[in-house]
Amino acid sequence: MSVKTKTEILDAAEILFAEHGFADTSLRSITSHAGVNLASVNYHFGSKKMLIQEVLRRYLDTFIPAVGNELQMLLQATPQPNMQQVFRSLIQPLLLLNKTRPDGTAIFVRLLGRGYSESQGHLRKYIMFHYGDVLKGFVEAVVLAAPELEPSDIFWRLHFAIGTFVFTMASSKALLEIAEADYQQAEDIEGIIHRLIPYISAGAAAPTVNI
Amino acid sequence: MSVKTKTEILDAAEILFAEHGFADTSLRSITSHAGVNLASVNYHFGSKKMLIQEVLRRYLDTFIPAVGNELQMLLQATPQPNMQQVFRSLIQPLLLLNKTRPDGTAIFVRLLGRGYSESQGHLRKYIMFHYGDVLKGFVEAVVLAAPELEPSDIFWRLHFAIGTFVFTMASSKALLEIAEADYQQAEDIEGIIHRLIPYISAGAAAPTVNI
DNA sequence: ATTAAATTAAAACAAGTGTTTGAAATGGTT
DNA sequence: AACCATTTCAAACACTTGTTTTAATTTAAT
Repeated sequence: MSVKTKTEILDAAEILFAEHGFADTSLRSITSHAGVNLASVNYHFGSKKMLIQEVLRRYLDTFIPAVGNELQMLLQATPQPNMQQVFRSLIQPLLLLNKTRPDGTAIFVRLLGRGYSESQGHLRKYIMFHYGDVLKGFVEAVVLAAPELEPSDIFWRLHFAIGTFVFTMASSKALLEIAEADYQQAEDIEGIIHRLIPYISAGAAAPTVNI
Repeated sequence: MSVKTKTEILDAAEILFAEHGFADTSLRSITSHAGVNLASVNYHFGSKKMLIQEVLRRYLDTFIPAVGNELQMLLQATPQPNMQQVFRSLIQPLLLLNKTRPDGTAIFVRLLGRGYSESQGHLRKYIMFHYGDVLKGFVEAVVLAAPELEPSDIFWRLHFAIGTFVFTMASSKALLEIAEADYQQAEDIEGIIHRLIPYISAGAAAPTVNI
């Protein structure tokens, strides 16, 4: 029965991590929400740090391969895609997470936002190490969409794109509340994603300028 | 002589806050770096929370009015500016901070990034409350640059822009190191800013699409 | 020089953290 | 049923956190 306790911890942890961040979520809060004993976290995961890794890994293991597939399909159908098509290949993998777990998409992107801002580069390295192939494939697709850009431009704009995405998602809850109050139109994570794609695509494909 | 201790605390605090975030910077770390007694933080600022506010206020008090001036000058010279001109009005105010304090620009934008992701909306409200006028002026300028966009589009894209900016700056240290190692070209905060403007401007001015 | 206020200093406080311990309970296997 | 490994549990541990206290010291004004 160890698997039950383990997933109950993971399920409670990911919600709290997404909402309050990693540092501001205590193991006691996690275990009490999960209805398990405090010590079980260290028993099953070894440490809080490894619990965080496991929470992220669960999502990345389904998200990244899905992106890989989408990219492959895109390039097969459209050998020279434009920027918007490249970034659109993220949409289905993101929405897929909603089927894996309730609110999975929102939780994942918020976790990603938290991880990127809190872990001072550790998450970036972790992702690069474990999922580097797919990410390189994504970069190559971006190059196809904007062959006139220099490598350093690509580098920076991709990180700008990550920043836009990750930051928006980390604050998505607050932003959705403001938007709903100010514009009286209910929106959700999927809506934000569809608003993000044109912004990111246009930014990434913007002409370079003489400084 | 209270002012000396006070500014020494602020100077040490802003560097540590920018580097490690607010939650992960202890008062003991701040006071030992500042060479002052632990209790002096509570004596001079009341609490850690109010110290954080004071650190941010020092920068915002010079940054926001400078933006206001730039906007006023821009609109006087160019009543119908384009998006890039609007965002370019942020450059001088940002670089101005480098003259106020060593590395001021980098520290400020990193603080802003930390504050936005860690304070769960408090910083946004604080800024809106104390500097709402200038910010509304900026939004109006964006509307002038893209009158075809709906208000909700403006809202989202401005927050995307903030996200791009703030996240990039929060991770600017790591990104600069990677870029220098991979592309052998030394760069700095000013360089990033000049790379950011085209990206943000193009993203903010992107055509809306049928979802 | 004396006095009162402002500031600094060392120490302790109360609360919260992740982790470890050792015994109790539970599980499946023979 | 008896055994052993796995898992749960309550408690304590060691440590860090922001804050408060109380006394010592410095500063400024009379």
